[in-house]
Amino acid sequence: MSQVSVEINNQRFDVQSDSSWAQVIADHLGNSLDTSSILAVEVGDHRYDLMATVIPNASAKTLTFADEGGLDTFRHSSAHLMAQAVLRLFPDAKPTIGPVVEEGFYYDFGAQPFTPEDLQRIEAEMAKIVAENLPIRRIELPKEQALAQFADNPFKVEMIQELEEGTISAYQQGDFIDLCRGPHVPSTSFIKAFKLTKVAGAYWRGDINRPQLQRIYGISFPTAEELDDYLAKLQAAKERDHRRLGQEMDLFSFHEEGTGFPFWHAKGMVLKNTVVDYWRQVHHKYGYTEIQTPQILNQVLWQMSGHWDHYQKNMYFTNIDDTPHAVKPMNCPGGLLVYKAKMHSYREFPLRVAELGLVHRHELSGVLHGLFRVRAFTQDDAHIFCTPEQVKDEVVNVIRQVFEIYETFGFSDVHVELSTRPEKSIGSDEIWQIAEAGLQNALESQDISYQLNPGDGAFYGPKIDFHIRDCMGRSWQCGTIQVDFSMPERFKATYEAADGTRKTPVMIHRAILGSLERFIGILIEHYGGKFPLWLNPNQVKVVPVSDKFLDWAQTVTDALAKAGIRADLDSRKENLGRKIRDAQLQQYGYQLVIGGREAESGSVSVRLRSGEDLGAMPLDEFVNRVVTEVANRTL
RNA sequence: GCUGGCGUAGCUCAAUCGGCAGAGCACCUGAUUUGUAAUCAGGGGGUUGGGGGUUCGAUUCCCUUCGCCAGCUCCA
Repeated sequence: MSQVSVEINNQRFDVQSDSSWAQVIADHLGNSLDTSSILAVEVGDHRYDLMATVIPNASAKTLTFADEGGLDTFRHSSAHLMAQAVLRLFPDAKPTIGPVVEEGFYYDFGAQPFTPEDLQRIEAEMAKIVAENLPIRRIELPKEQALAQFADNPFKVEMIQELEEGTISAYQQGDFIDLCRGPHVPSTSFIKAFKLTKVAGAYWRGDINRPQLQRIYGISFPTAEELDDYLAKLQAAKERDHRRLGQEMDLFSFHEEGTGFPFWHAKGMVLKNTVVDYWRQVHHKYGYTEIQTPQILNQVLWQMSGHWDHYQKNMYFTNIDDTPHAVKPMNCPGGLLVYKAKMHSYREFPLRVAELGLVHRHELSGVLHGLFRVRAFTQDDAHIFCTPEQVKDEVVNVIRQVFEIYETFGFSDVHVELSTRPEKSIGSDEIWQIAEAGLQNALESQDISYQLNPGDGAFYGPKIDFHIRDCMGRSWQCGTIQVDFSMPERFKATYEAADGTRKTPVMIHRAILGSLERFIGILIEHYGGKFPLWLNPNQVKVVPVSDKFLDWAQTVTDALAKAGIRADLDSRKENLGRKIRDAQLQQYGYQLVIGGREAESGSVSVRLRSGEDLGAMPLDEFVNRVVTEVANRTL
């Protein structure tokens, strides 16, 4: 047997040419590395099974669960494990594909419905297969033979037929064989901890016209601890669910009578109005005016804007005096009518016009989701009319504003994407060039790192998108800046240039929060209902020890209200512990205990939401404290 | 929209095989006058999402409709 030279993790070894990677690792790296955590190896951008024979002169890197390649291998082997269990219990199920996804893995099966109860049986069978410690072997066979092997599975046959001629690989563990590119872990015993999380319908190849399959989702980890951590995280996210907190905190509700339309309750309106008050203040500072355009407008307008052709299926229609009208799904056409209400000069530019526009969009019933996906929402929209040369400075202005606003709400991790001209687009090369350069220069002048998405822009212009990351690490696209050459043209919007000619302005559409409703949903989950004081609908609860002290408690409440603080008096005939508990559950930022000592000295005893007791302080001092905290928007 | 699951008091959830629909919280009344996360006692509250069917009898079984939940880009 000849010797070959291979390199693993930058160490070179001379080994038998028929050695497997696993052997080499065990023989040579066993002392220096936890070999049991190695799942596969990577050579260049190809991954190989540990059991595969070494490639002479190759430079390999070992992969563990911490590497993307290792994680993929592990989760994909988990999908195979699940498919084997499914076939043992449901021999008629037809496995199709079983890829790794961000949240674990799934496997789609044809011709077999599953109930949630089946998942437990499948999990139990998976545990058995793990205990059986079945070796996972790669098999290579000619296409003809592969077709014969999978002849009873039309999905696999279709996939094999689409593959190029030559050898086709499959993996076998015990009685189960699956078509697969690999790699896989060496044995079923590697999959130590797993959980099947949900069943769902999915179409073969994502195509609504093709057969419906049953999908089972699962997640897996090398250790039980990691699985437990993951499940605990899921549970924590569930407890922060804005739909649940919205009900518990009496912020908003949904009703059958208006599917997808949020009803804002008094406490929710406080939240919403607080956001809007702040938003107006910042917009004033950044040189915006504010307008409001109607909810329902003549259909002709929507034909002119192009929405009739491109957005009709998402719009609501109605008649007024036998004339067709539409409920606005966007604010821009209305905004353009306002622009066109008078003559404009280049001297007015840039013209920054904001609108908190309530828009209605028909979303598919299946995608509605609390405040995150609704059919009516308030956009914090604005349209900036300017010359192509002004685009860059305007974008800089918006970018600064975006970061300032996110920062105030406690979002400091912002991800930016720039999308450029798609293949199908309108507008001259020259104007695209100016606009794209404007956006890019704006970002670079502010030292903002961004991801470039070539060809992902809108057909009418390039755009910048802003994503914020919440405390659970989830990313939300909120802000957007879109340069538009099309709409002003369609509406024949003009301005008088310095040379006396009529020109078409560039229109920049932008939103920062995106949808107010969705943004508030994000805030609720980000803070888990524990809002910073300035946002909190429940700022101060005044809690008398008994109703003997109601007089001073009322005086305290009034003084706070006069200072603009949201203070509520708990005048119930309950004991103190009960009143504290209720205030706590309602997430009041401060609870003021009022008893004989306080009444006598004109003070308040201050308890924080955290449970911390600040002791007694004079009423004036407390009022100052909370007024300052609110004014500073302390997080 | 499609697939699957779910729908019982304001909320969270029980109700055996088809046999008188229940609990806790909340609410109301009374007692308790309370010092930092649940005082005690009593009371009211339901067309079991809506409509239809099977049955002597339906929360339970069937059909239909509405709503809610999850998934529906991830390519062997």
